[in-house]
Amino acid sequence: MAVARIALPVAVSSTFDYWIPDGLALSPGAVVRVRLGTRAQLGVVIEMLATSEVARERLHPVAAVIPEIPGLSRDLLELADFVASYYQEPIGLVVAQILPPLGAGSSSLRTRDAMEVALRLTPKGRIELPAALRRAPRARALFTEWSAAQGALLSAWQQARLPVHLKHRVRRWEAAGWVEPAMPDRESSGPAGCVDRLHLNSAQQQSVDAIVEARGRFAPFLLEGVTGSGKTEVYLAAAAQCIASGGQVLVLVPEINLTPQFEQRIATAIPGRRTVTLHSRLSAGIRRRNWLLAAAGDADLVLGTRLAVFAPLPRLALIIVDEEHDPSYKQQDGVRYHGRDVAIWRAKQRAVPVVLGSATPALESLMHVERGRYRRLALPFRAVASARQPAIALVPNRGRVTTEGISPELFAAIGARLARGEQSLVFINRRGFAPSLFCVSCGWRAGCPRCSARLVVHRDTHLLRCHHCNHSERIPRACPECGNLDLLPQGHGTQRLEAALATRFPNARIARIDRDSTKRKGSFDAVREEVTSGNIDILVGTQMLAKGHDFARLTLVGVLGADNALYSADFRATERLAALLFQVAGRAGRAQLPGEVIVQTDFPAHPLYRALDAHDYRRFTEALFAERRAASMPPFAHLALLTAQAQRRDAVDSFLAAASELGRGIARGSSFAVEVFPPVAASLARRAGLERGQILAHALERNVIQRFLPRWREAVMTLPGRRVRWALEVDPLAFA
DNA sequence: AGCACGCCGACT
DNA sequence: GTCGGCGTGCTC
Repeated sequence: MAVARIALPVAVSSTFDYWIPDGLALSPGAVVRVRLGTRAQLGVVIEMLATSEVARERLHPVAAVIPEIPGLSRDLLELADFVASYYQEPIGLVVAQILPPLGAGSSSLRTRDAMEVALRLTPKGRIELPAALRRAPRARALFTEWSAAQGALLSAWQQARLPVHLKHRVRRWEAAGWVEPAMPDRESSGPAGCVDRLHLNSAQQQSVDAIVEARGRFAPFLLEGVTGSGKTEVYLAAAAQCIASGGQVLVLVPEINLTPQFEQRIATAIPGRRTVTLHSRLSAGIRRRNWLLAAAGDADLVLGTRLAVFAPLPRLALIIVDEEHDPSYKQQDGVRYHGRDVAIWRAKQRAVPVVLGSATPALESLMHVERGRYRRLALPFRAVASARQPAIALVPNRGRVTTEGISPELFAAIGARLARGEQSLVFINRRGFAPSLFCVSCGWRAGCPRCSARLVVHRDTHLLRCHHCNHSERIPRACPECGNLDLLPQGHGTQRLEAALATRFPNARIARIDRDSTKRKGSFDAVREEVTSGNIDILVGTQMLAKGHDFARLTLVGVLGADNALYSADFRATERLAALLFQVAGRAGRAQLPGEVIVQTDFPAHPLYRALDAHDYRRFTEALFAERRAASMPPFAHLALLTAQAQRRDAVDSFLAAASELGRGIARGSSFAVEVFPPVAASLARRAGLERGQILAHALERNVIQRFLPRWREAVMTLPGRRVRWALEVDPLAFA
């Protein structure tokens, strides 16, 4: 009896076998519907077998093959296999990440059938949401069906097979921003691949040549270019050439916010080519449409966040990872993969060049260059010849008269920019008004009831908010401990800075950018637009501002509160701060106007600030390398982190103690050179009412820890669960 | 992840 | 005496 081995989106590392009914054509990669327990599930055929080890009477049949999407290609199945085994994740969950959204309701037979009804109507051009769907009981299901129907409508729209009244409906969707405007036909939109629209300097041209020369083989490049040196032009020129010779290009960016401006530059530089985006904020219908365009080879360029690394790309010719050092490439929940690292594996698998670009490369990438595994491409100068490196000023806080934490130097510099009609950016990595509320009389501080953290004062909403669990409460009028009325907001956040600047410069137009101010969709773009068109004088914000945005009239960057990272328990904190400072410094004076950077710090002699002052990132990384080597930390070692959480502290502690002991036993017994450390409480020991703890496993060799991890994970799985939720994270970015 | 099975407190 | 709480474990 022919059997299909199927990966299902459940948190079990094994696959499930199903028998194949006569006449059902099936091959590996096919997306199928099967029964699992009591409900229907979508799954992907991993392999075909003549027989199963599972008793025949326990096997169910494969219910159907899903026709809407082509099966996963062989290379995507291999990719899934690699990600599952490297990151110790269940194959079914990895496969679920790779598949496009098939409608959230796909797990239930009833909504699935309903969706098929909606889709079956397409070829006739008579598309309506079935009345039954409109009255679907659950709002979520309705939304799912709605987006599925949208997808169907849109594909018909693109094939110009819609009756007039439905065309109007799609136009309304486009106008309302619910769907992306239909893409131009490739033929109808001008000459393709106009590389010569990009004016490259010689360093850029050399980089492009090196990348293009490497076509057709695995060749990792580290494109190291100071901010403003024109990395994007290199990406675009290389991409244009790869596309011109019939390839597809994958471009990864760290943040959704960065996709629109990138898209625009692509459209200008490579006209007449189809670019599709893939990121989590797209509706299910659009994401599926774009995935299908990539799979069919109709999209020439796929631009997206880390999840786009799983896009199907039959003609893949080049992968680009912009801002490769950015920690957002690491997924922190679910399947915990690193987008950049998966991209490199994929480039190797498909034998294509991969370009990692950054002004502040990750130590891992620098080490690969050092060891000759990556080729370094350098863009040492700013692309606009007249744009000079900004002047750096390090001004102390301590022993100074500051106003709301802003030094006289910074105030004066902002004032000068206002007088000249130039723009300033003040950066502080804390949102809210003040990071804590303090009673001057008894020393009480507002703490989160569910986390071991302080509550943050948000003055605009008159709330105290926990930034870890979102708990919020009204700001108390008096101290709950002693009744004292004198409660002091302590420390500074973006809101407080904004207020202080508004007081000092009442006529200045000030905009604040942080997670609170940009919650609404599109608001970030709106502010960026305002800044570009000169309607903003002072920008206040968090690290959101540091990344990849180019403002021509911005000539001053002020940095507050940077020293905090220097005390952090997180071993990567100073590396991240360095990347951030070099990035924000790069925001100043990008075009014709000279820039200035003012960093308020009490440790001007710290190697990081010295390096910043000298505009020499590599000088700082030399110091970091020495530190990491001495401590045997990445990139000189490989780590895995077992995290656990539970209601009760003792449950966490005893679970982790047992897990740690098991790990040591395995390492000893099989003479793996792996060190398993004793459990420690997480730096945020309690979060959202759950006690947290962790164990670090450490090895000098990647393959050693890789061989150790599956055995450890299996052993830990046998531990009595006792209400402990745990996860194993490979290559963790942070722990403490 | 769901969803059922299973063993302990407030209702007809 | 049941209804139902969610804690635990299985799904080919």
